[in-house]
Amino acid sequence: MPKHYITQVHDLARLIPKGRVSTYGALADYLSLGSARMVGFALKQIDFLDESIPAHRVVNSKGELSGRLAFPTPDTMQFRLSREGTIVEKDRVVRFKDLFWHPKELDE
DNA sequence: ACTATGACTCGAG
DNA sequence: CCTCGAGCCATAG
Repeated sequence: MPKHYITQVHDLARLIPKGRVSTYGALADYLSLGSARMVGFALKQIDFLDESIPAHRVVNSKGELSGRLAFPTPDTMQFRLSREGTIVEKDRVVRFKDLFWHPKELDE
């Protein structure tokens, strides 16, 4: 099992603040390695039972929960988000633009 | 070394 | 709102 890229994505994902969401592209952008597709690929490797990695806070560029089908049940992602106060409607994060978080904020 | 495969993205029509 | 095409690049086989 390879590690470098996948662990980098996982470690970065852990930094997404509770109540905020980020995107595949933003994480890939910050790592300046791989691509948005790779971020999705890396997140998919997460053990379903491992909730220490907030993979549910990663959505696509439109704020849609495109990764929801990779969770234990199709509504797990939305459940975890709503549980921390992030509202989701029609598989989309409400007020996505306001909740969007880019890892570059770490450097500011 | 080569091909296929994505939890993607962006721009054009 | 939608579809299409091109670019993306680590991994798996």
